[in-house]
Amino acid sequence: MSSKEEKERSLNFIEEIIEADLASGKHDSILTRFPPEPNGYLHIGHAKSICLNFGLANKYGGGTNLRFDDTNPVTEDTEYVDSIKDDVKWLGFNWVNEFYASDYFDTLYEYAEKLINKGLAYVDETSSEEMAEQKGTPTEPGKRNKFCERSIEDNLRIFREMRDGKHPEGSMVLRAKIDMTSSNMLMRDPIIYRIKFAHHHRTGDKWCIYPMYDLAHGQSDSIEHITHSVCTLEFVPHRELYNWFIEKLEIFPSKQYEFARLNLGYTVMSKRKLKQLVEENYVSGWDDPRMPTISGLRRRGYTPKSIRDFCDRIGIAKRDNLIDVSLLEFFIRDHLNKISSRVMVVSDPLKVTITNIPEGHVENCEIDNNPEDEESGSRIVPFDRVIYIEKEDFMEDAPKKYFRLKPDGVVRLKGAYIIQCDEVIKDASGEVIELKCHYIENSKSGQDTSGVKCKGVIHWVSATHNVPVELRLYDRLFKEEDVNSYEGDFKDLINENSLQIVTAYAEPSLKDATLEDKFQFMRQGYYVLDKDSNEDKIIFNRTVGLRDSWKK
RNA sequence: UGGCUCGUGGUGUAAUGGUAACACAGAGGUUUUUGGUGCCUUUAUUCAAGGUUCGAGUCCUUGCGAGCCAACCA
Repeated sequence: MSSKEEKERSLNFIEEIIEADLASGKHDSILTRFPPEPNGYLHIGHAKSICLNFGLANKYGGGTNLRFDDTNPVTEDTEYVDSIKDDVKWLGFNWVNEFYASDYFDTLYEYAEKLINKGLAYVDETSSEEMAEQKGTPTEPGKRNKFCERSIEDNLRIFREMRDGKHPEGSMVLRAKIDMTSSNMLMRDPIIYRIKFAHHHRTGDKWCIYPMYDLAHGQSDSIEHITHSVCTLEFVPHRELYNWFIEKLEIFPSKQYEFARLNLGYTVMSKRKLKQLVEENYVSGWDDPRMPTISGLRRRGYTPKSIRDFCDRIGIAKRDNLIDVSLLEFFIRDHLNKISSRVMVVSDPLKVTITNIPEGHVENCEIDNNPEDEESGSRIVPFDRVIYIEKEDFMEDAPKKYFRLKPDGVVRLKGAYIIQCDEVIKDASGEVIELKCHYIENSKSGQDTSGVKCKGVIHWVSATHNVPVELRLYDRLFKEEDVNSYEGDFKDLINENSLQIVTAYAEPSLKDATLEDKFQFMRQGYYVLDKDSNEDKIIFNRTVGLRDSWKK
């Protein structure tokens, strides 16, 4: 996007708030944070949040902290920490600090004692079932139990015993003392510390009590002096609590703002569901090219720029949304069109013998790598007597508008000659198995003086000088666009045919492709070299097909 | 039958009381040695009903609809 366009683009509601805060002198600079929990891989919904948080900081001259929200040791793991860092970097963003909520466990513990000392927190020994019952429902107020009357001294003593491992898991919790009749369920004396005898990926076995999200997140924001703490809409009811803790603890007043999370058609955007797809082997892993994860999109052949452009386009608002996949596809086509080399690959071969080329004769054809990029140069593609073309590029009974090859018809072989079809050879079942053609003299690409007019141009590959490759063709993971609103098990909607593997024949230049190299297979689509490739087998993932406006 | 958030083309996002704009998708045309790309054209009485106003997508009232909230998850 040009800076002019950026200037003209209207502000989203968070930018408006920031500009007002800067203008009023409330803040001199801003600090945001991206706060993933390391319990899964990042997906494109996180990309939206990353682009927002880092984008805001870039735009207004502030910074962004990467902070791992690691307060639940039983679900979290360093594998996820590493993948998250890789993904954020790959997307093109740099954080000013790498922090962990667990860095603040000591402070958070002190905050809890402070609340106890202010008479604003108490140890509750009620069972979780009973506690749920006492909590009431959205339409009925909750009730306090006897434990809330405990003295400050007793609360302090028992809370310390909890910390020291004197009480078994699940036997008691620390709750904030707020309002059991609040219409906001989160204000009904929320649990803020629980006992977990679990090994933490960073603090090891130092703690056996861990703070809950509401005590940890806002306080971490405050400790870091985050000015604008941006999260998704499901945290709206938490804002009241967020502000309550900051007020009662008398600490730096970070402010929380909420925007609508990204929903994309034909996929799911919940870590729980994505994890299920991985663990139950519906996909090959978190980076399966069908997954909406950053690593999956990367392996699929998406570029960081295409994802950033997409996130920029979908905007930031508070309304629930379901983005059309075609928008994502538009941005990757847009980028790949400009940067990828064109190559020829035949995936469903039909043998064509060009009868007026002598056997053993090989002609080198020079073909531009990318008509969209003058700097991209050219390459040599060998052309000889026997070639393969795509089966669908020949039709015996072709409609008038079909301008590829037909009996007695002509077609241009991209970068080579015009050929004319003389004979159609079929097998016993009547299927076309070979074409005999002749090439038109003086019709070579770039030096055509033949005067022969032909509208069609097709891709081809030499039958002797080619390299077999495996193509992995992906389709959408789910059969329904709106997976979220399906009432039953989301797995019912899985598209069983989301992966198709075919063998294809590529021009020789593809032998030199390396990991993540991106190509346009002419007239077919964009492909990327997959990491499963080895010396014996070259594997390409189809990123996305080319637009196809041809209809019979 | 509580509270909160939100309703603008098929999908998103704008319009900050003054001609409903932009992108994607769809349709049509044009260019093209990729049926790709590019270029052009085209698609809305803003959830409903009242009200305020010279003027309402925007403000007010009342409905209606959607999402979220009752984990020792984040």
